[in-house]
Amino acid sequence: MPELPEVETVAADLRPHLVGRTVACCEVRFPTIVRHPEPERFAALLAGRRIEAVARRGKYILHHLDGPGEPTLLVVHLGMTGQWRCVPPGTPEPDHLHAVLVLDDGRQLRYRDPRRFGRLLLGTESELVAARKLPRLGPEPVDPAFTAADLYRRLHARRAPVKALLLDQLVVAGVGNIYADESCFRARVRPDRPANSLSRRAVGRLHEALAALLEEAITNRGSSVDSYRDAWGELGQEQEFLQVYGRGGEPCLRCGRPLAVVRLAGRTTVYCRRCQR
DNA sequence: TTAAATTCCTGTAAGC
DNA sequence: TGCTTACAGGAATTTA
Repeated sequence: MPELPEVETVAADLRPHLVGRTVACCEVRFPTIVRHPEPERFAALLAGRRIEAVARRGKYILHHLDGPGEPTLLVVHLGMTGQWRCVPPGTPEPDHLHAVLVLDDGRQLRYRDPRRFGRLLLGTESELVAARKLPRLGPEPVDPAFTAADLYRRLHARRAPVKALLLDQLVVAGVGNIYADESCFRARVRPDRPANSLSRRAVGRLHEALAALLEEAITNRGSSVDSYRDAWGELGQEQEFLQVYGRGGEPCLRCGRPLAVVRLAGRTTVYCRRCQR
């Protein structure tokens, strides 16, 4: 599942290869992947544009394109199984290939997505937000300006389970099921606790755990637990260090008791009943 | 306003 | 072996 560290890895890997390149042409194979504007217009508007910068916001990859005024963005969201890769000319085509951008050096940017939960967008940020194609996002959890006090302000008035709020992109951007479970475990916080029942101290632990975990996962190039691959098709390494995700029923690495599996906010949730209170 | 449920989608694995 | 079924989940949408 591409979450913040996985998306950061893809964006950082692609950046030096894409900045300064021009999109020669774009072919949309599966039109519903393009959510804005109309797929034909999307392809036409991309042709001839130069990529000025590659950034990440939450789970979105943002490609800044040349032009006057507010930057036009090519936005890529990988959903669950999306892959955004840069390949040399002549590379054999995989299945589930939904969009191809040919660059001026002949290489191809390919969007592949078996489950098609991902999407491509093109437009200025204000245009995409106004069209409700790009949601407003909460703060970046790896931004040093995002403090424990900020997280507490966002949690203390809400009754929803703390994990449900960690998954809410408006509360904090970029966290998905893997890092929500892992950060709760590291902070020794029960994921089903109503957020407003957490002390400042507990929220402080959660904030610290989340930031440290995400930085570690970025260093390890993300978690390849399902089909995630980086921009070169390689696996990440963070899955080797996950302590609860995918380990339901197995012994807690801290106390040895079997890890509990529950359904929370529509997601499989794994935690330790003894270590997380 | 908030929270929970529903929907999309297909590869994978379990069960018979 | 081959078929059916359940399950995985990000986020938009719907319902309460």
